[in-house]
Amino acid sequence: MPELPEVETVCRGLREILPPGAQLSSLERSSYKLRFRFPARVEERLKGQQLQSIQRRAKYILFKFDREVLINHLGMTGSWRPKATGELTGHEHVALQFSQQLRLVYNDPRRFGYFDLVANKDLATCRWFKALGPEPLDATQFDPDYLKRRAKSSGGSIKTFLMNQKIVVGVGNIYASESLHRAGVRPTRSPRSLTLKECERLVVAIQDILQQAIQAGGTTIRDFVSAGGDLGAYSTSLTVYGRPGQPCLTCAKPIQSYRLGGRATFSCAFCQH
DNA sequence: CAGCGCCCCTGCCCGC
DNA sequence: TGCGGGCAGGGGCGCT
Repeated sequence: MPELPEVETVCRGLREILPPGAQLSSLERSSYKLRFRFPARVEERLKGQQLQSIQRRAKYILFKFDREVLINHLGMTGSWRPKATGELTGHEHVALQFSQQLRLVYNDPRRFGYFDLVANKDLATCRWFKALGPEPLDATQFDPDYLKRRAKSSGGSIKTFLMNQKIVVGVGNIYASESLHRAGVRPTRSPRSLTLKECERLVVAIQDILQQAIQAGGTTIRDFVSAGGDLGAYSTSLTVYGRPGQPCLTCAKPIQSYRLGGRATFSCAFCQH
């Protein structure tokens, strides 16, 4: 489900629901294991702490409390919705209770999502964060020179390269295909072969597309919902993803689909070189 | 050791 | 209408 625009959309929705300074009164969870073991003694450690902020880093949601950060990755099908009362049912796995009426429930049918809890000071060096690449929307860190430098020494395909969170964070399977199409670069190209000009076009394409997708509240293919219950409207702006055989919106030739690194990939043989 | 499959899950859609 | 196979927005891990 969630790439950078979807996680950003969830964070914005959560901020609208949770007032600053909300105090965690209890944490409830299902007996199911998510992708990884749930961190030990979470409720005991977090109970009574005030929520300072909700932030996004890469595809992670960060619930920053007084002393510790609750880290949540949505996997493929994770979502957060307010649900004031009632038992956890179905695929609901975690509930954060703040006040009588303020309770957020984490739902995740495939259970690829996960949680961790780290001390504030250890966030940058924790196992999830230490190797992450730059944020694509941070122009001071993610620019054509950076991309060219990293691409120069990388094998594989440019699409897999863009989806590698050590190179740049937040780009997943949908936006990788979309960005490569916008930039006119074939997904199968070796990163080594990219010119600086192509890196420039890729950086611009990635930044434009992610920004537009955030504006649209993300992309919903099947599951994605924001914390407010809205579907992502960027689905209607997709140019290649999920459009095999349909005409390219630039040249009208049929969009090709194939697998690259085990993932569905979409491109135009005429527009992308 | 970079890079590639496999696999963790459930649900849905498609073809037979 | 029922059912098996394939596939899904992520990414850690084990193997080569």
